[in-house]
Amino acid sequence: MAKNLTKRSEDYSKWYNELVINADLAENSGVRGCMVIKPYGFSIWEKMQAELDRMFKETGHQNAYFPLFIPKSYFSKEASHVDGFAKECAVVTHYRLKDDGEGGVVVDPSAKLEEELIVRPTSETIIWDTYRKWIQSYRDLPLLVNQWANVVRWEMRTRLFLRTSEFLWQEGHTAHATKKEAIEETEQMVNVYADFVEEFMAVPVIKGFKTASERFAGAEETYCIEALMQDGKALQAGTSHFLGQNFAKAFDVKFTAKDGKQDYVWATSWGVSTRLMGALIMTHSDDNGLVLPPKLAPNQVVIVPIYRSEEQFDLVSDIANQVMKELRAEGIRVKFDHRDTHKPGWKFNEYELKGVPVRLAIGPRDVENGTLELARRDTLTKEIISRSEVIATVVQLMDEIQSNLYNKAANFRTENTTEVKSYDEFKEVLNSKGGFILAHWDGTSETEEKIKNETKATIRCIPLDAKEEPGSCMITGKPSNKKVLFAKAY
RNA sequence: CGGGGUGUAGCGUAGCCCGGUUAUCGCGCCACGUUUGGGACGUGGAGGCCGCAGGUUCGAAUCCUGCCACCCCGACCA
Repeated sequence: MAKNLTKRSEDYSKWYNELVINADLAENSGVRGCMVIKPYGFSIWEKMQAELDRMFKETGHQNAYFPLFIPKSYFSKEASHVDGFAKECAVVTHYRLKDDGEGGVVVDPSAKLEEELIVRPTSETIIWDTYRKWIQSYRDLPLLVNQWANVVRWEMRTRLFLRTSEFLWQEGHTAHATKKEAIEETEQMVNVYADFVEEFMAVPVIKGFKTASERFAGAEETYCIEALMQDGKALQAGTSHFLGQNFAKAFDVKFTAKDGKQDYVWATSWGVSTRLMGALIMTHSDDNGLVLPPKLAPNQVVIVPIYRSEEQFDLVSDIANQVMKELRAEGIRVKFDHRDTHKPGWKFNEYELKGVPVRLAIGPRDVENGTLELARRDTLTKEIISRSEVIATVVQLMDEIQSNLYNKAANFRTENTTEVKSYDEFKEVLNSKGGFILAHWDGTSETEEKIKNETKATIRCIPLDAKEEPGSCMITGKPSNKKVLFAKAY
């Protein structure tokens, strides 16, 4: 267990890495940029999964599962999709190993596959190949399917949670009879993502469209949610794509409409990944460790007993057990850490590192006075409260901490969002404080490219709620009717 | 994939340039005792194919070659 976390302000990457490892969330596996998600980290991911899954089902979706392996030929069917993913695919070429005669194994050259299999980087191709068989009539539509899966993208550079070679995610793939309905679905899902991230993760996001160059490979429109991390860099937290009829045409998925005419179906796909864990960590955590919003914390409250003798422990435990029982009756996740192998001070630090929202300590003094010590993780404040008030206080604190975290993050984003008029001002802001920058852009990829090359900032999105205002592009001076959102991004 | 760096006990490290006793130190771990309201202290103890594979040498953690993994910067990206 680390005693000293690198300070957030000193080296953000190092702080992040140490935090992920020391808070027991995940670690490097030593295998090609893949991580091991540890039980504590996974329990947070499971909570996120459960809420998302509920929201998907409430919006009419069903879960299914498609193969991990995709025949190489599937990829050649949608040209832009290939271009987008070909460079980063893991490819299975053989199906057997054999003894090398020296105690090791080698790939058996005689076991070469006729057609190579691609480990899915995303499942559009295999799913659309399947949908061709499932869809004949308008009565088969809409088809609203989600899958929870792992995918592999052979990224050159990896980072725990933010960009691992293998990651866990969900991918929704839907088919619709009309363009309008597909677009509505795309918008609905970006809203579901935004609601989840804001309500449960307490991370404020900006909804918007991607520019053509940032669009998903094969999509006609990509909607996204963008969050701002504490180091002033943006993180794409989720995407929802309107795929038009591109995949339907590539995989020949047609349906017969009411009027007897045949047409290609309209498609969407949408996904969020374990990257959300990175967003959660980088949005709220501090120099003492992880800070978890109550709605996602595996333990919302931890009770730490303080005692010298066994008699004292018994007295303290009685109260702790009662409090735990009463809190659980209120639906609160409580842990009573009665281990005698660690001292109270050690436990205090441990639970701060792990981000438990509320800590209650009970010692002999409290037994005598009818009190408990309550500490909040978000504000790092402590107070003595009476036994009779503890349940109501904690129940109310769950909401208060949840909204406090959101408000803190929202204020940070407001303070770190700057509107600029000129390119000089843009560069100045980018270098001095970073964050989100709103500026007019002429809408061309050339200008976008130029800005990216010169400053490393990219257009994160064209915000959905951008207000119409006449202006001129900060680079070319050409007319622009709304400001777009720039930032350096992960 | 290009540039730079690192790999020594569970973790963090010294030693490497300039080869030569039993590989250094701190944390952690185990035992016993004293402790317990913010990461306790003392005494004793265990734990190493020095990333892996070759090579040079009487002798390699140290020099050479190859490979693997990780970190940073680029390019790529959820």
